[in-house]
Amino acid sequence: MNIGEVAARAGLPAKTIRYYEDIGLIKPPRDTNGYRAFGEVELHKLAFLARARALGFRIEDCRDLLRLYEDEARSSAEVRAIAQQHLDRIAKKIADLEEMRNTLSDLVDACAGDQRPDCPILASLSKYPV
Amino acid sequence: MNIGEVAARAGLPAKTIRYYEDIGLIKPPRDTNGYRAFGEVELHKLAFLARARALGFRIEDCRDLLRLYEDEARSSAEVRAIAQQHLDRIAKKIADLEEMRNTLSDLVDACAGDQRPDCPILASLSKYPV
DNA sequence: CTTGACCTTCCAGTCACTGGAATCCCTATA
DNA sequence: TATAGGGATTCCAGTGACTGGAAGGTCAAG
Repeated sequence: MNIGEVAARAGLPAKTIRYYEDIGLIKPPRDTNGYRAFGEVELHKLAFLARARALGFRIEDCRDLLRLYEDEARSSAEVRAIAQQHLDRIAKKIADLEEMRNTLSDLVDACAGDQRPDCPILASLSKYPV
Repeated sequence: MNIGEVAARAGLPAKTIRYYEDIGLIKPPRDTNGYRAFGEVELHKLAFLARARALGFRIEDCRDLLRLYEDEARSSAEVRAIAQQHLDRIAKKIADLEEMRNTLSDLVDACAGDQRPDCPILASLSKYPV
Protein backbone atom coordinates (compact mmCIF):
# COMPACT_ATOMS: atom_id res chain seq x y z
CA MET A 1 0.00 0.00 0.00
CA ASN A 2 1.42 3.37 -0.97
CA ILE A 3 1.10 6.51 1.10
CA GLY A 4 -1.84 7.83 -0.92
CA GLU A 5 -4.01 4.82 -0.27
CA VAL A 6 -3.12 4.54 3.41
CA ALA A 7 -3.77 8.26 3.79
CA ALA A 8 -7.25 7.90 2.32
CA ARG A 9 -8.02 4.87 4.46
CA ALA A 10 -6.65 6.29 7.71
CA GLY A 11 -8.18 9.69 7.06
CA LEU A 12 -4.89 11.54 7.34
CA PRO A 13 -3.06 13.73 4.80
CA ALA A 14 0.00 12.09 3.27
CA LYS A 15 2.03 15.02 4.57
CA THR A 16 0.98 14.21 8.09
CA ILE A 17 1.93 10.58 7.69
CA ARG A 18 5.40 11.55 6.51
CA TYR A 19 5.62 13.84 9.49
CA TYR A 20 4.63 11.02 11.82
CA GLU A 21 7.43 8.95 10.38
CA ASP A 22 9.83 11.87 10.84
CA ILE A 23 9.10 12.06 14.53
CA GLY A 24 9.23 8.31 14.93
CA LEU A 25 5.57 7.49 15.50
CA ILE A 26 5.59 4.95 12.69
CA LYS A 27 8.33 3.18 10.79
CA PRO A 28 6.97 1.88 7.49
CA PRO A 29 9.43 -0.20 5.44
CA ARG A 30 10.41 0.90 1.94
CA ASP A 31 9.92 -0.67 -1.44
CA THR A 32 12.88 -1.04 -3.76
CA ASN A 33 11.81 2.19 -5.47
CA GLY A 34 12.04 4.07 -2.18
CA TYR A 35 8.28 4.36 -1.69
CA ARG A 36 6.91 3.71 1.77
CA ALA A 37 5.19 0.32 1.85
CA PHE A 38 2.35 0.25 4.36
CA GLY A 39 0.79 -2.93 5.65
CA GLU A 40 -2.35 -3.45 7.67
CA VAL A 41 -0.47 -2.98 10.94
CA GLU A 42 0.81 0.42 9.87
CA LEU A 43 -2.64 1.39 8.65
CA HIS A 44 -4.12 0.33 11.95
CA LYS A 45 -1.61 2.45 13.83
CA LEU A 46 -2.34 5.46 11.67
CA ALA A 47 -6.07 5.07 12.22
CA PHE A 48 -5.35 4.84 15.94
CA LEU A 49 -3.33 8.04 15.75
CA ALA A 50 -6.01 9.79 13.72
CA ARG A 51 -8.61 8.98 16.33
CA ALA A 52 -6.37 9.95 19.24
CA ARG A 53 -5.57 13.26 17.56
CA ALA A 54 -9.26 13.82 16.84
CA LEU A 55 -9.83 13.52 20.59
CA GLY A 56 -7.24 16.25 21.00
CA PHE A 57 -4.45 14.14 22.50
CA ARG A 58 -1.05 15.72 22.05
CA ILE A 59 1.48 13.92 19.91
CA GLU A 60 3.53 12.82 22.92
CA ASP A 61 0.37 11.42 24.50
CA CYS A 62 -0.33 9.61 21.25
CA ARG A 63 3.14 8.14 21.37
CA ASP A 64 2.53 6.89 24.89
CA LEU A 65 -0.91 5.58 24.05
CA LEU A 66 0.45 3.70 21.06
CA ARG A 67 3.22 2.23 23.18
CA LEU A 68 0.72 1.13 25.80
CA TYR A 69 -1.57 -0.25 23.15
CA GLU A 70 1.24 -2.49 21.95
CA ASP A 71 2.32 -3.44 25.43
CA GLU A 72 0.50 -6.55 26.59
CA ALA A 73 1.73 -5.94 30.12
CA ARG A 74 0.24 -2.45 30.38
CA SER A 75 -2.10 -1.50 33.16
CA SER A 76 -5.30 0.29 32.32
CA ALA A 77 -4.35 2.72 35.07
CA GLU A 78 -1.57 4.12 32.90
CA VAL A 79 -3.92 4.67 30.00
CA ARG A 80 -6.56 6.16 32.22
CA ALA A 81 -4.06 8.56 33.78
CA ILE A 82 -3.12 9.96 30.38
CA ALA A 83 -6.75 10.35 29.39
CA GLN A 84 -7.65 11.93 32.71
CA GLN A 85 -4.89 14.50 32.42
CA HIS A 86 -6.01 15.32 28.94
CA LEU A 87 -9.58 15.61 30.16
CA ASP A 88 -8.46 18.05 32.83
CA ARG A 89 -6.67 20.17 30.26
CA ILE A 90 -9.75 20.20 28.08
CA ALA A 91 -11.99 21.17 30.96
CA LYS A 92 -9.65 24.03 31.78
CA LYS A 93 -9.66 25.21 28.19
CA ILE A 94 -13.42 25.06 28.05
CA ALA A 95 -13.69 27.08 31.25
CA ASP A 96 -11.29 29.71 29.90
CA LEU A 97 -13.13 29.93 26.62
CA GLU A 98 -16.48 30.17 28.32
CA GLU A 99 -15.29 33.08 30.35
CA MET A 100 -14.09 34.80 27.19
CA ARG A 101 -17.35 34.00 25.48
CA ASN A 102 -19.43 35.43 28.32
CA THR A 103 -17.48 38.66 28.45
CA LEU A 104 -17.41 39.03 24.70
CA SER A 105 -21.03 38.17 24.34
CA ASP A 106 -22.02 40.90 26.79
CA LEU A 107 -19.86 43.39 24.95
CA VAL A 108 -21.22 42.46 21.54
CA ASP A 109 -24.77 42.71 22.85
CA ALA A 110 -24.03 46.12 24.29
CA CYS A 111 -22.57 47.43 21.04
CA ALA A 112 -24.95 49.20 18.69
CA GLY A 113 -23.05 48.09 15.62
CA ASP A 114 -24.00 51.12 13.61
CA GLN A 115 -22.03 53.91 11.92
CA ARG A 116 -21.45 55.86 15.12
CA PRO A 117 -18.01 55.59 16.74
CA ASP A 118 -19.14 54.97 20.32
CA CYS A 119 -18.43 51.38 21.22
CA PRO A 120 -18.55 49.59 24.55
CA ILE A 121 -16.16 46.95 23.21
CA LEU A 122 -13.41 49.50 22.68
CA ALA A 123 -14.38 51.22 25.90
CA SER A 124 -13.90 48.01 27.81
CA LEU A 125 -10.57 47.26 26.17
CA SER A 126 -9.28 50.73 26.85
CA LYS A 127 -10.44 51.22 30.40
CA TYR A 128 -7.31 51.96 32.27
CA PRO A 129 -6.81 50.40 35.70
CA VAL A 130 -3.02 50.59 35.58
CA MET B 1 9.55 54.63 31.44
CA ASN B 2 11.75 51.65 30.61
CA ILE B 3 10.46 48.34 29.36
CA GLY B 4 10.54 46.73 32.80
CA GLU B 5 8.22 49.25 34.35
CA VAL B 6 5.81 49.37 31.45
CA ALA B 7 5.77 45.57 31.42
CA ALA B 8 4.82 45.45 35.08
CA ARG B 9 2.16 48.12 34.67
CA ALA B 10 0.65 46.67 31.48
CA GLY B 11 0.85 43.13 32.78
CA LEU B 12 2.87 41.85 29.86
CA PRO B 13 6.34 40.24 29.77
CA ALA B 14 9.06 42.50 28.41
CA LYS B 15 9.75 39.86 25.78
CA THR B 16 6.20 40.18 24.54
CA ILE B 17 6.45 43.94 24.33
CA ARG B 18 9.61 43.69 22.24
CA TYR B 19 7.79 41.20 20.06
CA TYR B 20 4.87 43.61 19.66
CA GLU B 21 7.31 46.25 18.51
CA ASP B 22 8.87 43.75 16.10
CA ILE B 23 5.55 43.12 14.41
CA GLY B 24 4.67 46.80 14.39
CA LEU B 25 1.91 46.93 17.00
CA ILE B 26 3.70 49.66 18.91
CA LYS B 27 6.52 52.03 18.04
CA PRO B 28 8.10 53.36 21.23
CA PRO B 29 10.81 56.00 20.71
CA ARG B 30 14.34 55.38 21.97
CA ASP B 31 16.46 57.12 24.55
CA THR B 32 19.98 58.15 23.64
CA ASN B 33 21.24 54.97 25.28
CA GLY B 34 19.11 52.86 22.94
CA TYR B 35 16.56 51.92 25.58
CA ARG B 36 12.90 52.02 24.61
CA ALA B 37 11.24 55.06 26.20
CA PHE B 38 7.56 54.44 26.91
CA GLY B 39 5.08 57.21 27.61
CA GLU B 40 1.54 56.99 28.92
CA VAL B 41 0.15 56.57 25.42
CA GLU B 42 2.34 53.52 24.78
CA LEU B 43 1.43 52.09 28.16
CA HIS B 44 -2.23 52.61 27.40
CA LYS B 45 -1.87 50.79 24.10
CA LEU B 46 -0.08 47.89 25.74
CA ALA B 47 -2.78 47.59 28.38
CA PHE B 48 -5.32 47.60 25.56
CA LEU B 49 -3.43 44.84 23.81
CA ALA B 50 -3.10 42.84 27.02
CA ARG B 51 -6.85 42.96 27.55
CA ALA B 52 -7.65 42.14 23.94
CA ARG B 53 -5.27 39.18 24.04
CA ALA B 54 -6.79 38.06 27.34
CA LEU B 55 -10.12 37.94 25.53
CA GLY B 56 -8.47 35.67 23.00
CA PHE B 57 -8.36 38.10 20.07
CA ARG B 58 -5.75 37.19 17.52
CA ILE B 59 -2.86 39.56 16.99
CA GLU B 60 -4.21 40.72 13.64
CA ASP B 61 -7.56 41.42 15.29
CA CYS B 62 -5.72 43.36 17.97
CA ARG B 63 -4.02 45.38 15.30
CA ASP B 64 -7.39 46.20 13.73
CA LEU B 65 -8.98 46.97 17.08
CA LEU B 66 -6.15 49.30 17.97
CA ARG B 67 -6.44 51.03 14.64
CA LEU B 68 -10.18 51.46 15.11
CA TYR B 69 -9.66 52.65 18.65
CA GLU B 70 -7.45 55.43 17.36
CA ASP B 71 -9.75 56.25 14.46
CA GLU B 72 -12.28 58.89 15.47
CA ALA B 73 -14.23 58.21 12.29
CA ARG B 74 -14.70 54.52 13.02
CA SER B 75 -18.11 52.94 13.08
CA SER B 76 -19.01 50.68 15.98
CA ALA B 77 -20.21 48.22 13.34
CA GLU B 78 -16.61 47.53 12.35
CA VAL B 79 -15.61 46.82 15.91
CA ARG B 80 -18.66 44.72 16.52
CA ALA B 81 -18.00 42.65 13.39
CA ILE B 82 -14.52 41.74 14.59
CA ALA B 83 -15.81 40.81 18.02
CA GLN B 84 -18.70 38.83 16.58
CA GLN B 85 -16.39 36.82 14.35
CA HIS B 86 -14.17 36.11 17.29
CA LEU B 87 -17.17 35.10 19.34
CA ASP B 88 -18.18 32.66 16.61
CA ARG B 89 -14.73 31.13 16.56
CA ILE B 90 -14.81 30.76 20.32
CA ALA B 91 -18.23 29.14 20.24
CA LYS B 92 -16.99 26.68 17.65
CA LYS B 93 -13.95 25.85 19.73
CA ILE B 94 -16.07 25.32 22.80
CA ALA B 95 -18.39 23.01 20.89
CA ASP B 96 -15.45 20.98 19.58
CA LEU B 97 -13.87 20.74 23.00
CA GLU B 98 -17.15 19.75 24.60
CA GLU B 99 -17.54 16.93 22.15
CA MET B 100 -14.04 15.74 23.00
CA ARG B 101 -14.75 16.10 26.68
CA ASN B 102 -17.96 14.08 26.46
CA THR B 103 -16.35 11.26 24.56
CA LEU B 104 -13.27 11.24 26.76
CA SER B 105 -15.28 11.47 29.91
CA ASP B 106 -17.31 8.41 28.95
CA LEU B 107 -14.15 6.51 28.15
CA VAL B 108 -12.42 7.48 31.36
CA ASP B 109 -15.51 6.50 33.34
CA ALA B 110 -15.60 3.15 31.60
CA CYS B 111 -11.95 2.41 32.30
CA ALA B 112 -11.20 0.47 35.46
CA GLY B 113 -7.85 2.17 35.93
CA ASP B 114 -6.29 -0.81 37.65
CA GLN B 115 -3.34 -3.07 36.87
CA ARG B 116 -5.16 -5.16 34.30
CA PRO B 117 -4.46 -4.42 30.65
CA ASP B 118 -8.06 -4.31 29.40
CA CYS B 119 -8.97 -0.75 28.60
CA PRO B 120 -11.99 0.70 26.82
CA ILE B 121 -9.99 3.81 25.97
CA LEU B 122 -7.51 1.84 23.90
CA ALA B 123 -10.32 -0.30 22.55
CA SER B 124 -12.11 2.78 21.30
CA LEU B 125 -8.98 4.24 19.75
CA SER B 126 -8.16 1.00 18.00
CA LYS B 127 -11.56 0.03 16.70
CA TYR B 128 -11.07 -0.28 13.04
CA PRO B 129 -13.77 0.99 10.69
CA VAL B 130 -11.42 1.48 7.73
C1' DC C 1 35.66 50.20 40.74
C1' DT C 2 32.82 46.55 41.12
C1' DT C 3 28.51 44.38 41.49
C1' DG C 4 24.07 43.40 40.08
C1' DA C 5 19.99 44.65 37.91
C1' DC C 6 18.48 46.20 33.89
C1' DC C 7 18.60 46.89 28.90
C1' DT C 8 19.94 45.58 23.93
C1' DT C 9 19.99 42.27 19.74
C1' DC C 10 19.77 37.97 17.61
C1' DC C 11 18.99 33.07 17.11
C1' DA C 12 16.56 28.98 18.10
C1' DG C 13 12.69 26.39 19.84
C1' DT C 14 7.78 25.59 20.74
C1' DC C 15 3.41 22.48 18.40
C1' DA C 16 1.65 19.93 14.71
C1' DC C 17 1.48 20.38 10.78
C1' DT C 18 1.23 22.64 5.80
C1' DG C 19 2.80 24.63 1.35
C1' DG C 20 5.87 24.56 -2.20
C1' DA C 21 9.95 23.50 -5.06
C1' DA C 22 12.73 20.24 -7.38
C1' DT C 23 13.12 15.74 -8.68
C1' DC C 24 12.01 10.81 -9.40
C1' DC C 25 8.86 6.78 -10.51
C1' DC C 26 5.05 4.28 -12.65
C1' DT C 27 1.39 3.46 -15.84
C1' DA C 28 -1.37 4.26 -19.82
C1' DT C 29 -2.20 5.97 -24.17
C1' DA C 30 -1.05 7.98 -29.07
C1' DT D 1 8.59 4.64 -27.97
C1' DA D 2 7.64 9.13 -26.53
C1' DT D 3 5.09 11.51 -23.46
C1' DA D 4 1.77 13.01 -20.28
C1' DG D 5 -0.33 12.49 -15.92
C1' DG D 6 -0.49 11.37 -11.38
C1' DG D 7 1.80 10.00 -7.60
C1' DA D 8 5.97 9.43 -4.90
C1' DT D 9 10.44 11.38 -2.77
C1' DT D 10 13.27 15.00 -0.06
C1' DC D 11 14.12 19.35 1.91
C1' DC D 12 13.18 24.07 3.25
C1' DA D 13 10.29 27.52 5.03
C1' DG D 14 6.24 29.31 7.26
C1' DT D 15 2.33 29.21 10.58
C1' DG D 16 0.97 32.03 15.85
C1' DA D 17 2.43 34.14 19.53
C1' DC D 18 5.49 33.99 22.03
C1' DT D 19 9.65 32.13 25.06
C1' DG D 20 14.46 30.87 26.41
C1' DG D 21 19.03 31.84 26.22
C1' DA D 22 23.50 33.79 24.82
C1' DA D 23 26.47 37.68 24.38
C1' DG D 24 27.04 42.06 25.33
C1' DG D 25 25.98 47.34 26.64
C1' DT D 26 24.16 50.66 30.55
C1' DC D 27 23.15 52.43 34.96
C1' DA D 28 22.89 53.28 39.98
C1' DA D 29 24.50 52.01 44.51
C1' DG D 30 28.00 51.05 47.66
